[in-house]
Amino acid sequence: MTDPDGYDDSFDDPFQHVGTRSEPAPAPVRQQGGIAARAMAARRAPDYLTGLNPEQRLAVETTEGPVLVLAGAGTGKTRVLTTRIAHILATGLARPSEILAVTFTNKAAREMKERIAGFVGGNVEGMAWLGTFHSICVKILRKHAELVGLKSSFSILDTDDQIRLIKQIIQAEGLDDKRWTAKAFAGILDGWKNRALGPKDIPEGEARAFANGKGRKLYQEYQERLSILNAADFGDLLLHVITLFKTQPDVLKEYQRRFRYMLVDEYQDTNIAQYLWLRLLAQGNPNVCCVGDDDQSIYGWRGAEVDNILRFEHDFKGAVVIRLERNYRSTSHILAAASHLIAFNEGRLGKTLFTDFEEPDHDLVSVTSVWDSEEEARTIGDEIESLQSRGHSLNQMAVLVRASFQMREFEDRFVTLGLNYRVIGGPRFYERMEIRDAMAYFRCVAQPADDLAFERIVNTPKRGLGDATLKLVHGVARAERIPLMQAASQLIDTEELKPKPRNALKTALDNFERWRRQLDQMKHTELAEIILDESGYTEMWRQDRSAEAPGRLDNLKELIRSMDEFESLAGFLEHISLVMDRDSADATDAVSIMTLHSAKGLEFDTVFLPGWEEGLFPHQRALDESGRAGLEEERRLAYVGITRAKKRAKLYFASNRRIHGLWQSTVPSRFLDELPPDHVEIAEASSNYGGYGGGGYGPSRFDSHDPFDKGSYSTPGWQRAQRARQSSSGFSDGGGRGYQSARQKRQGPLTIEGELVAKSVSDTPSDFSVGERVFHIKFGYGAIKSIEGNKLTIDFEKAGVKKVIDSFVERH
DNA sequence: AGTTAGAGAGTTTTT
DNA sequence: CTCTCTAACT
Repeated sequence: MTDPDGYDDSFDDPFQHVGTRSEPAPAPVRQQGGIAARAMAARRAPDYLTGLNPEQRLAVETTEGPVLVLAGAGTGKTRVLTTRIAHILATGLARPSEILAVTFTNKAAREMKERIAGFVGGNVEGMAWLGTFHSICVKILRKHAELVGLKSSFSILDTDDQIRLIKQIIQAEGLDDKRWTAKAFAGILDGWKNRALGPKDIPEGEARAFANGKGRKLYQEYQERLSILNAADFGDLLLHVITLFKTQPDVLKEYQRRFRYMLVDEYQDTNIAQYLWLRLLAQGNPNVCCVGDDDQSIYGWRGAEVDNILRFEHDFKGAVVIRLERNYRSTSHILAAASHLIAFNEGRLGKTLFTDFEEPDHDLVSVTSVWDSEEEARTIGDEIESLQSRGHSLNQMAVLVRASFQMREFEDRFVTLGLNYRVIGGPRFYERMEIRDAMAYFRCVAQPADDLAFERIVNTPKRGLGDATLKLVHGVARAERIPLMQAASQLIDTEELKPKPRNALKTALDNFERWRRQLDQMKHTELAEIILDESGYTEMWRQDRSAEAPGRLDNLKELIRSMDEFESLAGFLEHISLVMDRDSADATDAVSIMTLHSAKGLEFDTVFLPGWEEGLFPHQRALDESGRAGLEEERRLAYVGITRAKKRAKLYFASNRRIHGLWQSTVPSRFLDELPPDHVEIAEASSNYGGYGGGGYGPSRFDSHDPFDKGSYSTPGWQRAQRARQSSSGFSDGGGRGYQSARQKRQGPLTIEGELVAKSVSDTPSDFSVGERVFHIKFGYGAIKSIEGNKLTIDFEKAGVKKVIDSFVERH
């Protein structure tokens, strides 16, 4: 390997190889092809087929009949999918509009579109049926809405709307909404809809379990409310289409005829409803190609049914199963570690990943023992800086955690070090409060009957319209069976309201009237700005002194910018309810911090995997609630984590971790014992602050490891770990330095601590001056109290007194 | 109607 | 511990 990082030539020639392999791709891929493959290649192979390995090529060329492509991590899954579509188009088997290609996320759909565009040019526009399950369902439903009791203009509830609606229903039933929370019911509802169960279909036991047997009633009420609101939630989008297909055979036939070829990405993530949906379509036409990896099924908890992929051959008669096992991403050590680990799972279809990517100087997978989560963050921070100083790009490094609370410590540490990082995941753009508020304003203008939107912003910003007023409006609306806004306008003509709320309500309604009139007089982006300004919404955030406020204002600007790509406000609203992940094309070099779940599908040269402790990973709750299945899903998560690494996978476990505020000593994860000793090294924590030198976990921990022993609690390794655990907690009771120092540092983990950051502190005097008002991305607004070099002591309005590096604040 | 103290919960996430 | 939500205050 000559180039350590970031070399990605896949953009120059997407046909040459799969994924973003870091080395200049040598010929071996092609040379290794069998005789048959070479014979096939000899026969005037079109450009797009060259460079595929024999299995990939088989998956592309087996166009007729059901095909299951078992694509292991890094084996070129997306490439096969897109090439297959290109192949179908190029050979004239179908026109773009006759191919159904389904993904789970908008991101995946977008990427697929882009890659197909590379093959067939501008023709992607014709791929009308490439999209997420949900967007395709919306498309079908808009056409046939009346057949399932909706109007074509139905609106789509997001999770937030859904919860608020459920809450109203629970209250209307006279139930205690604390004992029976809307959130809990939303979860149960989701489970039912994932299994394609309508109010009548839910098992009696489950119906009884919620709210003293009112589960079914609530479900019915909820669906009734939705139909009055002419709305559908995400689950309904699929369920309505299934109902449509089942009750209208001619409509089903129409789609069966239309879709000559069907492709499903990430098949291991499909739930029962999605499976039924696909089955209905496939009844008329066997050309279904599902691509997935049972070993990467990590969404069982939200309804994904691994069984769908395990049963594929049974469900689709005459199915051909093709395994993609040649990995183009990781070193042989990383693959060996991941493969050995995942082999502990039962009930897999089974694949053996292999690679030619083998060099003597490749790093082993490392396992590092640290004292506590603080040392963990410090060690990883140091290793990142060390790699960076050797010329590695931060973009090629990621910290993958099991649970999001782990992120904080890394953020804190990286802020202290002045290390650029970005957190992936977290609240998505369209889920942010300010975006939802703004959208609610737009919805009120475009859809005057949108009660949920009106409720959301009627008193945001505060305009003196509280519960009392709203109750009156609700009463009128219910009595007259009219939308809230209409009810409100009737109310202000009466004496029911006191002058203050009456005027406030009148002003608000007049505003909406005016904006509605302006709707076709000006550009929708311009109007959007006017709405946010005149409603006082932007002003509200300008007045807000919290650290998030400026970001929220930026987001609002970003929202309006993104509206520009749409024809009209209505067009924008339609799109937005399903797609609202902005592509954060951030050019800066930064380490990524994210959960293992959100790392699926990504790859990095170096991957840091902290927190491999029993109870955290595998997570206790997964074990408690789902038993063996839960453990296996956790193991798949571990597999996903390791296989994200191209060159270096570094695992960590802490002996002590603070959970819910109190310190607990922990036991190394059983997954560590399931790694193959030959490919793993026991590393020392780079910093020795903790007073715990990593002793006790010599390489011997992996001796006489038995891969066929399923109960790893009985392995010698695990028992040694147990003993080590005991001795280390004794150590901490004896006043271990690490424990103490961890405690002290807790008080100001975000501040600069002398020597720890010495290397990132320069002698250049700061150009800030005492007393100046500044803004910090994490702490918000504050005033400078004192300055030493480039270290500033700042009294933050919200966060208190902190020491920070000057480059992390800006004047305000 | 707006502010504040106390309770309660605290994996994982997309549409 | 730390965040969020609700109920009771002012």
